[in-house]
Amino acid sequence: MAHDDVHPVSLACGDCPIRHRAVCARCESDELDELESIKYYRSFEAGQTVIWAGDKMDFVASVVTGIATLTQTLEDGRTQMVGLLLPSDFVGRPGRATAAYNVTATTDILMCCFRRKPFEEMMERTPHIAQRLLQMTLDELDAAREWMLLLGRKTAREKIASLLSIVARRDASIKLRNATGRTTFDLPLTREAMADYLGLTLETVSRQISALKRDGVIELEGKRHVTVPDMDRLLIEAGDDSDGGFLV
Amino acid sequence: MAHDDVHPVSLACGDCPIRHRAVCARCESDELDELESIKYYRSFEAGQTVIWAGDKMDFVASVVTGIATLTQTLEDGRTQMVGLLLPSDFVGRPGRATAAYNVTATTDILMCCFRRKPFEEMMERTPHIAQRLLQMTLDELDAAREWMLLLGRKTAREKIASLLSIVARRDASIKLRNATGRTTFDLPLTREAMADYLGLTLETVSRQISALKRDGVIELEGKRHVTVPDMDRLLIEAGDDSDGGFLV
DNA sequence: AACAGAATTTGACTCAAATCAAGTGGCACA
DNA sequence: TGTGCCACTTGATTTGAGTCAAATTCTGTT
Repeated sequence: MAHDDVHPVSLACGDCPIRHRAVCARCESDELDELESIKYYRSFEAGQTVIWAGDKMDFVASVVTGIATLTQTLEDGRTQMVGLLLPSDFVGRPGRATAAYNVTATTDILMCCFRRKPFEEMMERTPHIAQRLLQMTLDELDAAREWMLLLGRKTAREKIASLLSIVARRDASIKLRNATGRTTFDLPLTREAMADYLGLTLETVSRQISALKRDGVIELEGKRHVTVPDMDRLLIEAGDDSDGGFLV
Repeated sequence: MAHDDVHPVSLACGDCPIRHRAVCARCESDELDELESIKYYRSFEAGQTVIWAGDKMDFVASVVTGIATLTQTLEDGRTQMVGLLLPSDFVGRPGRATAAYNVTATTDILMCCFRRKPFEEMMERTPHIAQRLLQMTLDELDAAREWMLLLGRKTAREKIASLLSIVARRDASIKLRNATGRTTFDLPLTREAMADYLGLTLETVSRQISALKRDGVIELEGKRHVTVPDMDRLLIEAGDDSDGGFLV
């Protein structure tokens, strides 16, 4: 069992590309075996719905690769994204039988699922799983609250700049950063998904991206590939001097 | 040790008016003794700041009586409320030394505090505390996400109706409901605090409350005492057919 | 290379909420 | 009984983002 390549935040384990630190850190083989026995993989194509709000959900899961979103809707169709699930993020709630949100794959994704009941039983017996989940949930709560500030008080331009800096920041942690200080990445979301995330319309998203481009804050190749010549400038546009470390 | 009057959601314990179910449910006296030894009370007057974002915070706490708020601000002063703390709600984060938000008393409050370091150590040894905190944090996350939908997609009128129905609902659980189906309660927030919660200006809050009054959705005595003749009507105005059970 | 369909951009116009600016009303305190 | 303050209301006006309606660009397919 390779313990070197433990992923910092996942609950996945065993031969997952991503490992379960909570288990590995104090590894006991029977725990690993048990997690193995209740684990299975599911993959979804871009655009597919993983689960609808209100549906029965008899598993909890960890995103292995790809990007998924959590959304809520009002009856008249207005929709708001309430979470962006990146590799290693956790979905589902121990102790709850039905999904609270729509979960949709925005890229092709692979999820590592654990059958809920046995997972819950295991959590009862294995304290550090609950402790690890608590840390992860508190982080998500912080991210949600940061997002509330964005939704309630930022202008459209600030919202776009915030989203770009979040994507840039998390991409930068994976890709190499150019020596010139320029940052470059691909947007993993359509304009509509961005709008749903930011509480805007897709037209406004498009206009503000155009405006940021016109003003030299970003450069675009095609519709999705973005390069940021000066990250500090973008962070100023985002409106918060904070390190922008939320939501990742 | 009276176990009958256990409060459903608190971590407070011992001779607190509110008891700690996570402990009491599987009560062991040494745990109770230990919680007692790291516990102390603090009270604040309406309007006082409990702690500023960024300040050192060497305790976690549970609200015993009164109402407090969590807020975030942008440099230019725009502020967004990100949490409303009602009796039994938990503040602070195990493992974090500084406050992430401003905590302000909006009414006189009494808080039951636990010194953070010993609390964390106790949490390590007492699994059901972490499990209980996990449940509470997941509930808060759900409430935050419900609020994101409100901030991102609801109209001013819907926002006001949503806030009123939340306050009504949680007040109704304490006070008796009038046999005629009329619900009555006091607003625990100023117009400005409501605005900060809803991502509006205080003028818009005032106008929308006037409009709801004009349309007979609510009645007002003075500025703060509200009666709702028909709760279903208010829920329809709030825009979601859901039971509105969030945030309480 | 041409086409179909989707994603995106852009334009003209509207409208909900913000802003700016007086008000009013209630309450504490002299 | 006044007076000053604060919370709140209301009005006039502006404005940022939404809506509706074409274009345009991109993608994959035949």
